Amino acid sequence: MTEDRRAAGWRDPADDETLSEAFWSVARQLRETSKQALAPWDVTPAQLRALLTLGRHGTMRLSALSDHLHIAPRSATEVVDALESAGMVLRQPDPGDRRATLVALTEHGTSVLDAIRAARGNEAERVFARLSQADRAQLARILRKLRD
Amino acid sequence: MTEDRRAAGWRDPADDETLSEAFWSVARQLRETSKQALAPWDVTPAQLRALLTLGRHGTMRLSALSDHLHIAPRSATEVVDALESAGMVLRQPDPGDRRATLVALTEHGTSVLDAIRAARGNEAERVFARLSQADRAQLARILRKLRD
DNA sequence: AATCATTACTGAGGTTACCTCATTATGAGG
DNA sequence: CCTCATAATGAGGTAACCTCAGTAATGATT
Repeated sequence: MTEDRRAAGWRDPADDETLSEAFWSVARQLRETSKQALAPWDVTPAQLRALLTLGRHGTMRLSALSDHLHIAPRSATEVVDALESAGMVLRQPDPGDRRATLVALTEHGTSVLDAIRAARGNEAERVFARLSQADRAQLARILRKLRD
Repeated sequence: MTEDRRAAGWRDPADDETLSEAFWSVARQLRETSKQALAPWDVTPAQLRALLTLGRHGTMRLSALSDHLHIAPRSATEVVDALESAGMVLRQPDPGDRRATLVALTEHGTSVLDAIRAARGNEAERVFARLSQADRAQLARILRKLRD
């Protein structure tokens, strides 16, 4: 686990990196990878996050979606706008509260989501798949700690 | 209320999380924390990264800075523009190559950097400081792996 | 010395993914 | 019924990136 340090050796040795720098470096890479992987479907990473959430939890209010995504309601509106104009989700009035709108996956949205999953289009996850099982577990544990 | 929950880092227990989601969640938190901590100095996180790099490695070409920051040269131009107009860095011609410009910290830049460090303004790092030494080492190791 | 590709930076313009604030419509409690 | 809270959205903004094209200087080749 330490021997790749001298083998690869492409990293600037004078660059004593802080954790946040390393973190952002990975973040950038992740975004890039996932953006490219999603290009065939014309779906951005943020949109995929929304699709995944809808796929996992089903139709929900826009505000519920924004909670799941940890973004402001106004930002969820934007994501939904994009997905709706691409025909992947549908806005419906909430029968129980006429202020609210329900966001539902359309057939097309479902099939795009399936296609992305089938093509392992969620490349961001694949980046993590390169880690050993143990490392993934460690990372998950540490990230959870950081978030609290 | 929605915003309080988000601010408090509230987590949906039903949200079975993938690694990339956890990762982005931490990323968002990191950015927010660090943005707020830097507000008193009118310095953005990206600008701080540049200041830190200059502080660590001294005067360098703009392209060298962009290498250190892992961003496109054009993006470094922007960061330097902002720092220069705030009087924190200075552009100088490179005596050895008249195409190049050297970017140097000014006195003001140095003192702002010192002040930020003194006030532990680099809150992003403090987020990581909450981890145990062992966890930080694990994280650093795993991030390094991810980046290759 | 003249040409030509290459390099260092920057102007122009774009994108993503967020944000806040104000507004409109609706709902709920006194 | 009146007020206050809530759901979504219009308007407008930001940070931090990007690409592509252009200019100036350099270095290598004729």
